[in-house]
Amino acid sequence: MATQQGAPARRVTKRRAETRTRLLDAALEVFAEEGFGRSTVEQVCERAGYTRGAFYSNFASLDELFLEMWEQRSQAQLARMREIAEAVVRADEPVGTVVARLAGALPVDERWYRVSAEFTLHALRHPELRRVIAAREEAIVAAMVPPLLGVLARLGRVVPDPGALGRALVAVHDGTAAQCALEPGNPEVWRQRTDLFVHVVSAYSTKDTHQ
Amino acid sequence: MATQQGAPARRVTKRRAETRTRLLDAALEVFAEEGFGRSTVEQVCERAGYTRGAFYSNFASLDELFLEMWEQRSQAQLARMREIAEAVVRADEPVGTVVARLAGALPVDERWYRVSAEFTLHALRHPELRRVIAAREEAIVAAMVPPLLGVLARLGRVVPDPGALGRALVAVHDGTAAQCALEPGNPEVWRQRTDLFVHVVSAYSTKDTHQ
DNA sequence: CGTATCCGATACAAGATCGTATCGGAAGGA
DNA sequence: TCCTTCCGATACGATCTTGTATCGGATACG
Repeated sequence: MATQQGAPARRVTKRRAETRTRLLDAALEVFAEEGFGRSTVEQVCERAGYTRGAFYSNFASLDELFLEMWEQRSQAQLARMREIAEAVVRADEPVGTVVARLAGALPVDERWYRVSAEFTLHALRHPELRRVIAAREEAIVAAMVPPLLGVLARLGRVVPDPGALGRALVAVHDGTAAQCALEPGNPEVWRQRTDLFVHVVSAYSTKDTHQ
Repeated sequence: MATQQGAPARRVTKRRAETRTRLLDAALEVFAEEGFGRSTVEQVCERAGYTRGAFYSNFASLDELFLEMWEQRSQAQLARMREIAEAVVRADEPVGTVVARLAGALPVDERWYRVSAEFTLHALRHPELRRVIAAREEAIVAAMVPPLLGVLARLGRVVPDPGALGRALVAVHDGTAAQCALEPGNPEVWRQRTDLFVHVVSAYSTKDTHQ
């Protein structure tokens, strides 16, 4: 992680940092509205209140900006999920409630959904990015499944194949996120999403007879 | 459905029809490789073996071409799904097998996955297209759920909320399709996809005690 | 306060992309 | 075969986008 090789470690001015973050923030908005493919350097700069000079002084290309923005947001989101998971694990409630709380708390910001879905597609076209995506899925599973196992254990349930449960939850999350994004105003869709989570968790765990 | 209003019903020459389909086919490939956002009229024409003149003689814009291409492919895919569903419904096998057969037969062409995912994003940015997407989801549910209900009934299972099951299956399909696309060579992922389908169908149906 | 360094604005050239207007040849009917 | 209609190739101007090179003001530091 430390300092990169090559670049003589230019020390980061306050001004520069501010510029970077404003560009990164603007990028999220622009990409969400226009789609990454149709976005231009100019649009991002305009939204951030800079000109292209600032951009090229900070990033080599839109692709690079996209990657960095995605990684920052992913990490922030993951941190939030960890918090939630750990908070939930401390509570002492029935399976349905726990899972519902967990699912309900999962971030489903439409802007972020759009951008992350687009990034997945982007990664599909750039093989060197696939493992970035895979690593993220693994991180999510690693953050969510252990706490979940804990809660389930306390409720007398065992999960024979935690890995499968993890992947299933990710799939359900992605699939239902699309449905929610398409009908933002419809609470029914959100309820069904939670139900599906509960069903899946139940299906992948069984009553522990050895308890 | 008959003839459109406005356009004086230009009769469609063979040559013209051929040109259209070749453009449509080329579009699928180009969009899959480049992403819709980064695709250009020129690229599509080149791939199809035409120049831009042919394109503008047949379509008003890339958006229009995209919509038409998507609708054609969607319809073809839906027809295939209907066939499969009806074939499966005639068989007489346990739940797991039936669902597995159904899931295994679901088309998960990577090219199509990319393009349809991109179309969903596209629709998200163009509200007038949302109902097109919604209609497709309804059509899929309408095609798949009734036969499934039939099989389940014969096996002594009832589905309290068929609508919820339908949406759940669509979500699972979309979510797992992404995972499969990301790891095309990994059969494990496909197995887990099937498992998830089976689990969901089981979870949304119960033993019929009145039989 | 003076100065060296940094950063982002501006100007510029090259190339891409679009949509239209025009034209010659192909297709189809008498 | 002739002739009318249709279709797609070509040429063109306008606009957009990119990346680089340069410059003046801002910033940090002694």
